[in-house]
Amino acid sequence: MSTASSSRAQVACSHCNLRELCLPVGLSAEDMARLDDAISERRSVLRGATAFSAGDRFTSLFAVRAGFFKTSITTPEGREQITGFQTTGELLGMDGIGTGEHSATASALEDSQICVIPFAELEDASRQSAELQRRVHRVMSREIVREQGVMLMLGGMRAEQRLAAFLLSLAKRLQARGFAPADMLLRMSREEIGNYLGMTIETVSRTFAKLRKDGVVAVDQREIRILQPDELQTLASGASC
Amino acid sequence: MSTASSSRAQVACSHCNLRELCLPVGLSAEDMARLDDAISERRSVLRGATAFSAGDRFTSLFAVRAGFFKTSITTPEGREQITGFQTTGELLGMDGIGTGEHSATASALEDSQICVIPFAELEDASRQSAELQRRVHRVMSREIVREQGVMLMLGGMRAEQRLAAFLLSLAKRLQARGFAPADMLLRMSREEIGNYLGMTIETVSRTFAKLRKDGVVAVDQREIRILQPDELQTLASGASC
DNA sequence: CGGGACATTGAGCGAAGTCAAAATTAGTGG
DNA sequence: CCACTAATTTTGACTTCGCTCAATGTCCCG
Repeated sequence: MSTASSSRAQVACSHCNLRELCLPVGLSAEDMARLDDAISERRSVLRGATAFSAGDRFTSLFAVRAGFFKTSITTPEGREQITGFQTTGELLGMDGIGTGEHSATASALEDSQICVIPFAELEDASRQSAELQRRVHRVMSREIVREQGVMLMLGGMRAEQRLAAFLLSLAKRLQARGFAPADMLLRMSREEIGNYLGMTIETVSRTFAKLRKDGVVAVDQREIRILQPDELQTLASGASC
Repeated sequence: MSTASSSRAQVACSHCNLRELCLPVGLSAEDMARLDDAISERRSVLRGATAFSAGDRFTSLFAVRAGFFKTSITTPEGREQITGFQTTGELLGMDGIGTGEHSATASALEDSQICVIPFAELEDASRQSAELQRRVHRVMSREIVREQGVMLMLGGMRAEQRLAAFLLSLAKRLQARGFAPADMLLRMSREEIGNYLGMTIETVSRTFAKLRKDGVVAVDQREIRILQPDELQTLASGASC
C-alpha cells in the first residue's frame, strides 16, 4: 500500500477508463491531447481528508477518479450545509472560480483519487478548442441545474419524498456508471443524509424504517436495496392524494 | 410609448450605464468591442411575459437591463419552484447551456428590458479574450455559489430566519445598485416569496407581521422599510438561544 | 360601485423537531 | 480474538413550528 499523495504517472485522460464519464467525453484526439497537457497530477485523498477547504485559494478543478466526496458550506455560526455528493467522473471546485477562493469544502467519504486540473491551463486549452470550451460550459451549467433540483426538493417536498428522490438519484448515478442500480452502499452517514436533505437524523432513520416496513427498500445499515423502484418513484413524485 | 419588442438601437455595452454592474465590468476597450459584437439586440418583456420558458431551445443568455424577473422550474406534477429573482445587471439563462434546452422559465415581474447575448457568439468572443472568458466563467460560478446559499437557507433555517435573510439579500443588491438599502418595493407577491423560501403564503404573512410587531421592519403591502438592520441580521443568523 | 386578486388573521392539526434512552456497530488496544 | 469504549443508529415520548382550512379584510381596476 502506497501512501504517496500525488503522482504524475499515467495522468492522461486519453488513456483513462473514465473518459466516457468525465470531462473529456467525446473529445477529438487533438482536444484530448490539449486536456492531457492541462491536467498535471493525480492525488490521493484519504477518508476524512479534503480536496480543498472553504477559504482556500482557487487554482484547480478536481475530477473524481475514484471514491466519494461530499461538498459543504459552513455558516458564520458554524452550521454545516452539505450541498452535494460527488463520485467517479464528477467535477469538484467550480465554486471557487467566481471569487478566486473556494466557498465550499470537499471532503472524501472514502479513500479517493482525484485528478488535478489547473484552471488557468484549462482556460488556455479551452480558448484553443471550441469543443473543449463548450464542455467546460456544459459542466458548469449542469451543476447549476443540479442545484436547482436540490432547491426543488428542499423547497417543497416532505421527508419521505426527499429520501425517495435522494435514493433514486443515487441509483441513477450508479446505473450511469454501469452498476446495478438497485443495490447500493451508502457512503454517507445518516447525519450527512439528513443534513443534505434538510431533516434531522431521527427523521431520516424513521423514514428509512417506514420505507422498509412498506417493502419499498431493504435497509441494512448503509446497504440499501431498492425492491420497488416504481413505488419509490411514485413516492418521490409526491403521492399524497 | 413604444410597443416594439426588440431593437438594435444603442445596443452597445461600451455605452451602457450598466457596464459597471453587468458582464462587461472592467473590460478593456478591445474586449468591450468584442462583447458589443456578440450582443445583438435589446428586447422588451412585459410584466407576466417570459424571456424564455422551460423546454425552449437554448441560444442566448440574457442580461437584465431594467426590470425584475423570477426564474422557476416546474415538476412533472405541476408544482412550481422559484429558484431565483434577477434584477438589473444580472444574467439569465445559464441553465440552458448544459443540455441546449432551458430547464427553467424566466418571467418578468414588471415591465423589463433585456439584452440578448447569443451564446455561440459569446463563446467565440471569449475564445479570443482571456479576460472575457474569465468573466463568463465567473458569472457562472457565482450562480453556483448563489444557489448554494439558497440551499443553506432551505436546508436549515426557520421561517423567520429565511425571511430575514431574504430581505437582507434584496437590500444588499439594492445597495450595490446605488439605492437606499432600507427602503424597498418588493416586486414579487407573497405567494412568490413563500414559494422561493419554501413556506406557505400564510406563514410569510405571519412572519412579516411578527417582524413588524417587533419593530424590525415597517411593512405596507409590498413596500418594506428595514428599521433595524442589525436586528434583522441577528435574526437571519439564527438567534434561537 | 362591484368583482377579482391578493393579503391578513384565526383555529386546529399534523409532520417533523427535540429530548432522552436503548441498541447496534465500529474502532482500539491488550 | 476478545473486551471495552466511542460513535452511530434506532426507537420512543413529547413538543412545536408551520401547514391546512376557513373567514375576513384590502387593494386595484374596470
